[in-house]
Amino acid sequence: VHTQSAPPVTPLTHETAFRLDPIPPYDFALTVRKPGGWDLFTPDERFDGETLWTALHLDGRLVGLRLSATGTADDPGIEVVAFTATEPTPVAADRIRTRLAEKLGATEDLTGFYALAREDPILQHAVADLNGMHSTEMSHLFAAGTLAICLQLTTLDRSLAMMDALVERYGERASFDGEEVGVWPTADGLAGVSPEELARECNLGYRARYIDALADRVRAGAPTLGELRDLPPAEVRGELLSLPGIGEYSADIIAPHTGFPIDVWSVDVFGTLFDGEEPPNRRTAVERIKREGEARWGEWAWLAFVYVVHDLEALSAALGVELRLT
DNA sequence: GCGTCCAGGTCTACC
DNA sequence: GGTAGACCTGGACGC
Repeated sequence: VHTQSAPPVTPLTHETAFRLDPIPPYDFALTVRKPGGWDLFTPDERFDGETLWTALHLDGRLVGLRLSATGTADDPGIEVVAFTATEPTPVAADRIRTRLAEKLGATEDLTGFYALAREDPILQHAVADLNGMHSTEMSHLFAAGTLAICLQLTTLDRSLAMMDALVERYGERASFDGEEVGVWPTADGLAGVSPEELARECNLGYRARYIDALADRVRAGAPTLGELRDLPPAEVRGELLSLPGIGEYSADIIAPHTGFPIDVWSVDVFGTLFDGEEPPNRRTAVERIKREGEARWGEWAWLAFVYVVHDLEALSAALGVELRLT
């Protein structure tokens, strides 16, 4: 059976340098390399403690990035060098800068969240531990969707293996600044790949059919993450739930900053925080805990989720409970 | 050694 | 509009 050969390597030789000025407080390392181990744009990116080399498709264009912080959390700056195959027009360069600022959480004002958090018996610890951490946004809708689908109904180890395989087998490779970074596959990049091949090459199981259908749908036209960001939350939800393989949980993961993605794992953590003990029945507790979190934290529920899951160890010590990641 | 259960859900087919 | 049952895969468990 024929399978796709290794992904092409694309040299990105044109450099565009600029500086972003995030809304303080902004901690670059905490934001791009979260304590819980989430990747920013791809599992293949490299962070040396100060500088992050990563790559993604922005508005369909492959962009390599060298990102590093200047200043402090209270007076922050991000030095960016964007590497592209050809010289971007001034308009395109401006769009890269704008979209990147959004994705890095540099335009996110934490003031309201911190005001709420300082009065909250749980969050007050997390915001003290993680001052200046911002939420970030994935490369594009198809990347967020495939990530969510890979997380469904399996162990975290296998989820990570599926995502690694998708990037390795079907993601374009960006060559720039002496680095080579495999990026998250695009819907176009999966054109002509059968669901059977996807399942076999990436050990996706039944999820291959979802990802194949999602790719079809995105190629046929679906809103971008940037467009979703400008819609009311109820409409965002409707758009996402109409996508193949995307249900309540996945929509909460994808939705830009509006969801509270409780699942059978995180329900233990938040059940313990709200009730003092893990729920006796995880599956039936998911809906209840989700509503409780949304009622408690409202429009800030997503940030509350991010702060809690990246501060489990310190929160456990501060609150005298055991919050686990297994 | 083998069967069974279930893991960071969603869809379909039935009431 | 609500609720079983199926779904790839494989490690953990009970016998």
